[in-house]
Amino acid sequence: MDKKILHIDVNNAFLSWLAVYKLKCGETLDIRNIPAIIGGDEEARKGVVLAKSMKAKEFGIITGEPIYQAKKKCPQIQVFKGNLDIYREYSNKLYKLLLEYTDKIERFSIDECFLDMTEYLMKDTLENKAKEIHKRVKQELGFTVNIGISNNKLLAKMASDFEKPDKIHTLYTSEIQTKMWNLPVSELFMLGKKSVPKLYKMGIKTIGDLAKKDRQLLIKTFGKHGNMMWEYANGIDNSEVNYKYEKPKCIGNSITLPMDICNIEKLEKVLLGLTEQVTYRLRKSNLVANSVNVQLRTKDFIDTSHQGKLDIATSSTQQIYTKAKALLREMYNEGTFIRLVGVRVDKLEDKEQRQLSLFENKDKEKLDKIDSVMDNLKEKYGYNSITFAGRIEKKE
DNA sequence: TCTGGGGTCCTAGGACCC
DNA sequence: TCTGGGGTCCTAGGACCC
Repeated sequence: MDKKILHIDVNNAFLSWLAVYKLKCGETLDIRNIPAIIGGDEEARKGVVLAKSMKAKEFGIITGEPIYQAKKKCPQIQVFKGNLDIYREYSNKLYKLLLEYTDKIERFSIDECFLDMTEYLMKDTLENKAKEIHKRVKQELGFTVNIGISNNKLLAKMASDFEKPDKIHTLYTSEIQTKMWNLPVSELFMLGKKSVPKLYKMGIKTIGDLAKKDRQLLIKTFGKHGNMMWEYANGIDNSEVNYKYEKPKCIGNSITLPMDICNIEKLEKVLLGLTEQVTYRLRKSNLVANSVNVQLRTKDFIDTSHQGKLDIATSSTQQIYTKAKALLREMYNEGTFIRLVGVRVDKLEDKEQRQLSLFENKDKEKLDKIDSVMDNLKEKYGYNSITFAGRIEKKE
Protein backbone atom coordinates (compact mmCIF):
# COMPACT_ATOMS: atom_id res chain seq x y z
CA MET A 1 0.00 0.00 0.00
CA ASP A 2 1.09 3.51 -0.77
CA LYS A 3 2.39 5.51 2.13
CA LYS A 4 1.07 8.98 2.91
CA ILE A 5 3.92 11.22 3.97
CA LEU A 6 4.15 14.88 4.96
CA HIS A 7 7.36 16.83 5.43
CA ILE A 8 7.04 19.93 7.61
CA ASP A 9 9.78 22.54 7.34
CA VAL A 10 9.75 25.74 9.44
CA ASN A 11 10.49 28.78 7.27
CA ASN A 12 13.68 30.57 8.36
CA ALA A 13 13.31 28.76 11.67
CA PHE A 14 15.85 30.50 13.90
CA LEU A 15 14.88 33.94 12.74
CA SER A 16 11.12 33.30 12.76
CA TRP A 17 11.21 31.81 16.23
CA LEU A 18 13.20 34.72 17.61
CA ALA A 19 10.71 37.08 15.93
CA VAL A 20 7.75 35.32 17.56
CA TYR A 21 9.51 35.35 20.93
CA LYS A 22 10.29 39.07 20.68
CA LEU A 23 6.68 39.86 19.78
CA LYS A 24 5.51 37.81 22.73
CA CYS A 25 7.83 39.82 24.97
CA GLY A 26 6.11 43.01 23.86
CA GLU A 27 8.37 44.25 21.08
CA THR A 28 6.50 45.83 18.22
CA LEU A 29 9.05 45.27 15.47
CA ASP A 30 8.70 41.98 13.64
CA ILE A 31 12.25 41.18 12.51
CA ARG A 32 10.84 38.96 9.78
CA ASN A 33 9.77 42.12 7.94
CA ILE A 34 13.18 43.81 7.82
CA PRO A 35 16.57 42.73 6.43
CA ALA A 36 17.77 40.72 9.42
CA ILE A 37 19.93 37.71 10.16
CA ILE A 38 20.76 35.43 13.05
CA GLY A 39 24.52 35.34 13.37
CA GLY A 40 27.32 34.19 15.63
CA ASP A 41 29.73 36.43 17.51
CA GLU A 42 32.09 38.09 15.03
CA GLU A 43 34.62 39.09 17.68
CA ALA A 44 34.81 35.51 18.85
CA ARG A 45 35.39 34.50 15.21
CA LYS A 46 32.03 32.80 14.94
CA GLY A 47 30.62 35.33 12.54
CA VAL A 48 28.55 33.33 10.11
CA VAL A 49 24.95 33.71 9.01
CA LEU A 50 22.78 31.04 10.67
CA ALA A 51 19.39 32.23 9.39
CA LYS A 52 18.02 35.11 7.36
CA SER A 53 14.74 36.94 6.82
CA MET A 54 13.13 36.95 3.37
CA LYS A 55 14.11 40.63 3.11
CA ALA A 56 17.74 39.69 3.78
CA LYS A 57 17.49 36.98 1.15
CA GLU A 58 16.49 39.59 -1.41
CA PHE A 59 19.96 41.10 -0.96
CA GLY A 60 21.54 37.78 -1.92
CA ILE A 61 22.56 36.85 1.59
CA ILE A 62 23.03 33.11 2.03
CA THR A 63 23.15 30.92 5.12
CA GLY A 64 26.66 30.00 6.20
CA GLU A 65 28.46 32.98 4.72
CA PRO A 66 30.52 35.35 6.91
CA ILE A 67 28.53 38.17 8.47
CA TYR A 68 30.96 40.79 7.15
CA GLN A 69 30.10 39.59 3.64
CA ALA A 70 26.38 39.87 4.41
CA LYS A 71 26.99 43.42 5.61
CA LYS A 72 28.68 44.23 2.33
CA LYS A 73 25.62 43.02 0.45
CA CYS A 74 23.28 44.92 2.76
CA PRO A 75 24.84 47.58 5.01
CA GLN A 76 21.64 48.19 6.96
CA ILE A 77 21.29 44.49 7.89
CA GLN A 78 20.33 43.86 11.51
CA VAL A 79 22.20 41.05 13.24
CA PHE A 80 20.69 39.12 16.14
CA LYS A 81 22.15 36.48 18.42
CA GLY A 82 20.57 33.04 18.48
CA ASN A 83 19.14 31.32 21.52
CA LEU A 84 18.96 27.54 21.63
CA ASP A 85 16.42 27.49 24.48
CA ILE A 86 13.95 29.49 22.42
CA TYR A 87 14.47 27.20 19.43
CA ARG A 88 13.86 24.12 21.57
CA GLU A 89 10.71 25.63 23.02
CA TYR A 90 9.12 26.36 19.65
CA SER A 91 10.35 23.11 18.14
CA ASN A 92 8.58 21.26 20.96
CA LYS A 93 5.40 23.31 20.51
CA LEU A 94 5.33 22.36 16.86
CA TYR A 95 5.94 18.69 17.67
CA LYS A 96 3.13 18.71 20.19
CA LEU A 97 0.69 20.17 17.69
CA LEU A 98 1.71 17.60 15.07
CA LEU A 99 1.14 14.78 17.55
CA GLU A 100 -2.57 15.54 17.28
CA TYR A 101 -2.42 14.21 13.71
CA THR A 102 -0.21 11.14 14.02
CA ASP A 103 2.17 9.62 16.52
CA LYS A 104 4.42 8.49 13.69
CA ILE A 105 6.60 11.61 13.62
CA GLU A 106 10.30 11.65 12.87
CA ARG A 107 12.07 14.73 14.19
CA PHE A 108 14.57 15.06 11.38
CA SER A 109 16.16 18.18 12.86
CA ILE A 110 15.15 20.96 15.23
CA ASP A 111 12.98 22.53 12.52
CA GLU A 112 11.92 19.61 10.30
CA CYS A 113 9.58 16.68 10.79
CA PHE A 114 8.36 13.77 8.70
CA LEU A 115 4.81 12.59 9.38
CA ASP A 116 3.54 9.15 8.40
CA MET A 117 -0.19 9.76 7.92
CA THR A 118 -0.92 6.41 6.23
CA GLU A 119 -3.12 5.08 9.01
CA TYR A 120 -4.40 8.41 10.30
CA LEU A 121 -6.39 9.91 7.46
CA MET A 122 -9.83 8.49 8.28
CA LYS A 123 -12.01 9.84 5.47
CA ASP A 124 -9.98 12.98 4.95
CA THR A 125 -7.43 13.53 2.20
CA LEU A 126 -3.72 14.09 2.77
CA GLU A 127 -4.00 17.51 1.13
CA ASN A 128 -6.73 18.60 3.54
CA LYS A 129 -4.71 17.51 6.56
CA ALA A 130 -1.73 19.44 5.24
CA LYS A 131 -3.87 22.55 4.80
CA GLU A 132 -5.21 22.24 8.32
CA ILE A 133 -1.75 21.82 9.87
CA HIS A 134 -0.40 24.69 7.81
CA LYS A 135 -3.18 26.99 9.00
CA ARG A 136 -3.11 25.94 12.62
CA VAL A 137 0.65 26.35 13.00
CA LYS A 138 0.42 29.89 11.67
CA GLN A 139 -2.57 30.81 13.82
CA GLU A 140 -1.66 29.06 17.05
CA LEU A 141 2.11 29.23 17.05
CA GLY A 142 2.71 32.39 15.03
CA PHE A 143 5.22 31.14 12.47
CA THR A 144 4.92 29.67 8.99
CA VAL A 145 5.91 26.31 7.59
CA ASN A 146 6.33 24.73 4.19
CA ILE A 147 4.69 21.36 3.78
CA GLY A 148 5.66 18.74 1.24
CA ILE A 149 3.19 15.99 0.33
CA SER A 150 4.06 12.66 -1.25
CA ASN A 151 4.25 8.89 -0.92
CA ASN A 152 7.79 8.72 0.40
CA LYS A 153 10.10 10.80 2.53
CA LEU A 154 12.49 11.88 -0.21
CA LEU A 155 9.74 13.27 -2.45
CA ALA A 156 7.94 14.93 0.47
CA LYS A 157 11.19 16.63 1.45
CA MET A 158 11.91 17.75 -2.12
CA ALA A 159 8.35 19.11 -2.32
CA SER A 160 8.61 21.18 0.86
CA ASP A 161 11.69 22.80 -0.64
CA PHE A 162 9.86 24.13 -3.70
CA GLU A 163 8.56 27.69 -3.44
CA LYS A 164 8.95 29.30 -0.01
CA PRO A 165 7.72 30.52 2.40
CA ASP A 166 4.31 29.55 3.75
CA LYS A 167 3.46 27.09 0.96
CA ILE A 168 2.14 23.57 0.46
CA HIS A 169 3.35 21.47 -2.47
CA THR A 170 2.71 17.95 -3.71
CA LEU A 171 5.27 15.79 -5.48
CA TYR A 172 3.66 12.47 -6.28
CA THR A 173 5.41 9.86 -8.38
CA SER A 174 3.35 10.95 -11.39
CA GLU A 175 4.68 14.50 -10.99
CA ILE A 176 8.39 13.68 -10.84
CA GLN A 177 9.05 14.42 -14.50
CA THR A 178 7.22 17.74 -14.57
CA LYS A 179 8.11 19.08 -11.12
CA MET A 180 11.52 17.61 -10.29
CA TRP A 181 13.43 16.59 -13.40
CA ASN A 182 13.81 20.14 -14.67
CA LEU A 183 15.57 21.27 -11.47
CA PRO A 184 19.35 21.68 -11.37
CA VAL A 185 21.01 18.55 -10.06
CA SER A 186 22.41 20.51 -7.11
CA GLU A 187 18.86 20.73 -5.72
CA LEU A 188 18.66 16.99 -5.15
CA PHE A 189 18.85 15.95 -1.50
CA MET A 190 22.29 14.58 -0.56
CA LEU A 191 24.10 16.13 -3.52
CA GLY A 192 26.61 18.62 -2.19
CA LYS A 193 29.46 20.74 -3.41
CA LYS A 194 31.75 17.77 -4.11
CA SER A 195 29.41 15.60 -6.18
CA VAL A 196 27.77 18.33 -8.23
CA PRO A 197 30.92 19.49 -10.13
CA LYS A 198 31.73 15.84 -10.91
CA LEU A 199 28.24 15.32 -12.29
CA TYR A 200 28.58 18.49 -14.36
CA LYS A 201 31.73 17.08 -15.92
CA MET A 202 29.76 13.98 -16.85
CA GLY A 203 27.26 16.19 -18.64
CA ILE A 204 24.63 15.87 -15.92
CA LYS A 205 23.03 19.24 -15.28
CA THR A 206 19.47 18.48 -14.16
CA ILE A 207 17.90 15.89 -11.88
CA GLY A 208 16.32 14.46 -15.03
CA ASP A 209 19.76 14.00 -16.62
CA LEU A 210 20.83 12.09 -13.52
CA ALA A 211 17.71 9.93 -13.51
CA LYS A 212 18.31 8.86 -17.10
CA LYS A 213 22.03 8.16 -16.62
CA ASP A 214 23.20 4.56 -16.48
CA ARG A 215 22.92 3.38 -12.90
CA GLN A 216 25.95 1.09 -13.08
CA LEU A 217 28.14 3.92 -14.32
CA LEU A 218 27.12 6.03 -11.34
CA ILE A 219 27.84 3.17 -8.95
CA LYS A 220 31.25 2.74 -10.60
CA THR A 221 32.01 6.45 -10.15
CA PHE A 222 30.46 7.18 -6.76
CA GLY A 223 30.05 3.80 -5.06
CA LYS A 224 27.02 3.43 -2.80
CA HIS A 225 26.41 7.14 -3.04
CA GLY A 226 26.05 6.75 -6.82
CA ASN A 227 23.32 4.18 -6.38
CA MET A 228 21.51 6.40 -3.94
CA MET A 229 21.64 9.49 -6.14
CA TRP A 230 20.23 7.53 -9.08
CA GLU A 231 17.37 6.25 -6.92
CA TYR A 232 16.67 9.72 -5.51
CA ALA A 233 16.67 11.26 -8.97
CA ASN A 234 14.03 8.68 -9.92
CA GLY A 235 12.05 9.38 -6.76
CA ILE A 236 12.81 6.01 -5.19
CA ASP A 237 13.05 5.92 -1.40
CA ASN A 238 11.77 3.03 0.69
CA SER A 239 12.91 4.32 4.08
CA GLU A 240 10.41 4.40 6.93
CA VAL A 241 9.43 7.38 9.04
CA ASN A 242 11.57 6.72 12.06
CA TYR A 243 9.29 7.86 14.84
CA LYS A 244 10.85 6.02 17.75
CA TYR A 245 13.31 7.99 19.82
CA GLU A 246 16.84 6.88 19.02
CA LYS A 247 19.76 7.19 21.34
CA PRO A 248 22.53 9.28 19.82
CA LYS A 249 25.40 7.41 18.18
CA CYS A 250 27.97 10.00 19.16
CA ILE A 251 28.18 13.12 21.30
CA GLY A 252 30.61 15.88 20.50
CA ASN A 253 31.58 19.40 21.47
CA SER A 254 33.92 21.68 19.58
CA ILE A 255 34.89 25.31 19.73
CA THR A 256 36.51 27.83 17.46
CA LEU A 257 38.94 29.60 19.76
CA PRO A 258 38.72 33.38 20.16
CA MET A 259 42.36 33.40 19.01
CA ASP A 260 44.73 30.77 17.68
CA ILE A 261 46.66 28.78 20.28
CA CYS A 262 50.05 27.10 19.79
CA ASN A 263 50.67 25.83 23.29
CA ILE A 264 49.73 22.34 24.37
CA GLU A 265 48.98 23.20 28.00
CA LYS A 266 46.45 25.79 26.88
CA LEU A 267 44.98 23.34 24.39
CA GLU A 268 44.60 20.80 27.18
CA LYS A 269 42.60 23.26 29.25
CA VAL A 270 40.24 23.81 26.35
CA LEU A 271 40.04 20.07 25.84
CA LEU A 272 39.06 19.55 29.48
CA GLY A 273 36.25 22.06 29.24
CA LEU A 274 34.92 20.36 26.10
CA THR A 275 35.29 16.91 27.66
CA GLU A 276 33.37 17.97 30.78
CA GLN A 277 30.44 19.07 28.66
CA VAL A 278 30.47 15.92 26.54
CA THR A 279 30.64 13.52 29.49
CA TYR A 280 27.94 15.49 31.31
CA ARG A 281 25.60 14.99 28.35
CA LEU A 282 26.69 11.36 28.16
CA ARG A 283 25.75 10.72 31.79
CA LYS A 284 22.47 12.57 31.45
CA SER A 285 21.58 10.20 28.60
CA ASN A 286 22.60 7.20 30.67
CA LEU A 287 25.17 6.18 28.12
CA VAL A 288 28.78 5.10 28.22
CA ALA A 289 31.35 5.50 25.45
CA ASN A 290 33.80 3.01 23.99
CA SER A 291 35.78 5.41 21.84
CA VAL A 292 37.13 8.97 22.00
CA ASN A 293 37.91 11.28 19.11
CA VAL A 294 39.89 14.53 19.22
CA GLN A 295 39.75 17.02 16.36
CA LEU A 296 42.08 19.94 15.62
CA ARG A 297 41.78 22.62 12.97
CA THR A 298 44.84 24.70 12.15
CA LYS A 299 44.74 28.40 11.38
CA ASP A 300 44.96 27.39 7.70
CA PHE A 301 41.78 25.33 8.05
CA ILE A 302 43.45 21.95 7.88
CA ASP A 303 41.49 19.41 9.91
CA THR A 304 43.02 16.39 11.58
CA SER A 305 41.53 13.92 14.00
CA HIS A 306 42.72 11.00 16.07
CA GLN A 307 40.60 8.45 17.80
CA GLY A 308 41.20 5.59 20.17
CA LYS A 309 39.34 2.89 22.01
CA LEU A 310 38.80 3.04 25.72
CA ASP A 311 39.78 -0.04 27.72
CA ILE A 312 36.33 -0.09 29.28
CA ALA A 313 33.17 1.71 28.35
CA THR A 314 32.80 4.73 30.60
CA SER A 315 31.21 8.12 31.10
CA SER A 316 33.81 9.28 33.61
CA THR A 317 35.19 12.74 32.93
CA GLN A 318 38.59 11.73 34.29
CA GLN A 319 38.88 8.58 32.20
CA ILE A 320 37.70 10.15 28.98
CA TYR A 321 39.84 13.23 29.52
CA THR A 322 42.91 11.06 30.10
CA LYS A 323 42.32 9.38 26.74
CA ALA A 324 41.56 12.66 24.99
CA LYS A 325 44.73 14.21 26.34
CA ALA A 326 46.81 11.25 25.10
CA LEU A 327 45.25 11.61 21.64
CA LEU A 328 45.96 15.34 21.63
CA ARG A 329 49.57 14.77 22.59
CA GLU A 330 50.09 12.15 19.89
CA MET A 331 48.67 14.32 17.13
CA TYR A 332 49.75 17.84 18.02
CA ASN A 333 52.95 19.29 16.60
CA GLU A 334 54.25 21.94 18.98
CA GLY A 335 54.22 25.36 17.37
CA THR A 336 51.24 24.76 15.09
CA PHE A 337 48.57 27.42 15.47
CA ILE A 338 45.24 25.82 16.32
CA ARG A 339 41.91 27.45 15.49
CA LEU A 340 39.45 24.80 16.61
CA VAL A 341 39.50 22.01 19.16
CA GLY A 342 36.85 19.30 19.35
CA VAL A 343 36.20 16.17 21.35
CA ARG A 344 33.66 13.47 20.57
CA VAL A 345 32.70 10.17 22.13
CA ASP A 346 31.61 7.29 19.89
CA LYS A 347 30.38 3.71 20.02
CA LEU A 348 27.90 4.56 22.75
CA GLU A 349 25.91 1.97 24.63
CA ASP A 350 23.40 1.96 27.47
CA LYS A 351 25.05 2.16 30.83
CA GLU A 352 23.02 -0.74 32.20
CA GLN A 353 23.68 -3.01 29.26
CA ARG A 354 27.38 -2.35 29.24
CA GLN A 355 29.62 -5.40 29.07
CA LEU A 356 31.14 -5.97 32.47
CA SER A 357 34.86 -6.18 32.27
CA LEU A 358 37.11 -8.36 34.36
CA PHE A 359 39.43 -5.42 34.53
CA GLU A 360 37.04 -2.92 36.03
CA ASN A 361 38.96 0.01 37.33
CA LYS A 362 39.00 -0.28 41.10
CA ASP A 363 38.66 3.48 41.31
CA LYS A 364 35.47 3.33 39.28
CA GLU A 365 33.14 3.93 42.18
CA LYS A 366 35.19 6.87 43.32
CA LEU A 367 35.18 8.42 39.85
CA ASP A 368 31.43 7.88 39.47
CA LYS A 369 30.91 9.56 42.81
CA ILE A 370 32.91 12.63 41.81
CA ASP A 371 30.98 12.93 38.55
CA SER A 372 27.60 12.59 40.19
CA VAL A 373 28.43 15.20 42.83
CA MET A 374 29.52 17.62 40.10
CA ASP A 375 26.48 16.81 37.96
CA ASN A 376 24.15 17.52 40.86
CA LEU A 377 25.79 20.85 41.50
CA LYS A 378 25.46 21.68 37.82
CA GLU A 379 21.76 20.79 37.91
CA LYS A 380 21.25 22.92 40.98
CA TYR A 381 23.38 25.97 40.38
CA GLY A 382 23.89 26.00 36.61
CA TYR A 383 26.33 24.38 34.26
CA ASN A 384 29.24 26.72 34.94
CA SER A 385 29.05 26.55 38.72
CA ILE A 386 31.70 23.87 39.02
CA THR A 387 34.62 22.60 37.00
CA PHE A 388 37.70 20.47 37.33
CA ALA A 389 40.64 22.50 38.56
CA GLY A 390 42.54 22.26 35.26
CA ARG A 391 40.07 24.59 33.59
CA ILE A 392 40.43 27.42 36.05
CA GLU A 393 42.73 30.05 34.62
CA LYS A 394 45.87 30.65 36.62
CA LYS A 395 46.33 34.20 37.75
CA GLU A 396 49.36 35.69 36.03
C1' DT B 1 36.69 41.18 9.62
C1' DC B 2 37.00 35.29 5.92
C1' DT B 3 35.11 30.50 6.64
C1' DG B 4 29.86 27.72 13.46
C1' DG B 5 28.60 23.59 15.69
C1' DG B 6 26.18 19.22 16.04
C1' DG B 7 25.43 15.12 13.85
C1' DT B 8 25.39 10.43 10.44
C1' DC B 9 27.34 7.48 7.19
C1' DC B 10 30.91 5.80 4.03
C1' DT B 11 35.59 4.46 2.31
C1' DA B 12 40.46 3.48 1.76
C1' DG B 13 44.08 1.48 3.72
C1' DG B 14 46.82 -0.70 7.47
C1' DA B 15 47.39 -4.42 10.96
C1' DC B 16 46.70 -8.84 12.00
C1' DC B 17 45.15 -13.66 11.65
C1' DC B 18 44.69 -18.19 9.42
C1' DT C 1 64.81 -15.24 -6.81
C1' DC C 2 59.65 -13.28 -3.87
C1' DT C 3 56.03 -12.61 -1.51
C1' DG C 4 48.44 -15.83 -1.71
C1' DG C 5 44.03 -14.59 -0.44
C1' DG C 6 40.13 -14.19 2.55
C1' DG C 7 38.47 -12.20 6.58
C1' DT C 8 38.01 -8.88 10.54
C1' DC C 9 38.92 -4.89 13.06
C1' DC C 10 40.46 -0.36 13.37
C1' DT C 11 41.55 4.48 12.11
C1' DA C 12 41.81 8.96 9.44
C1' DG C 13 39.49 11.54 6.53
C1' DG C 14 35.72 13.03 3.78
C1' DA C 15 30.86 14.06 2.22
C1' DC C 16 26.64 15.50 3.43
C1' DC C 17 22.76 17.19 6.30
C1' DC C 18 20.43 21.06 9.28
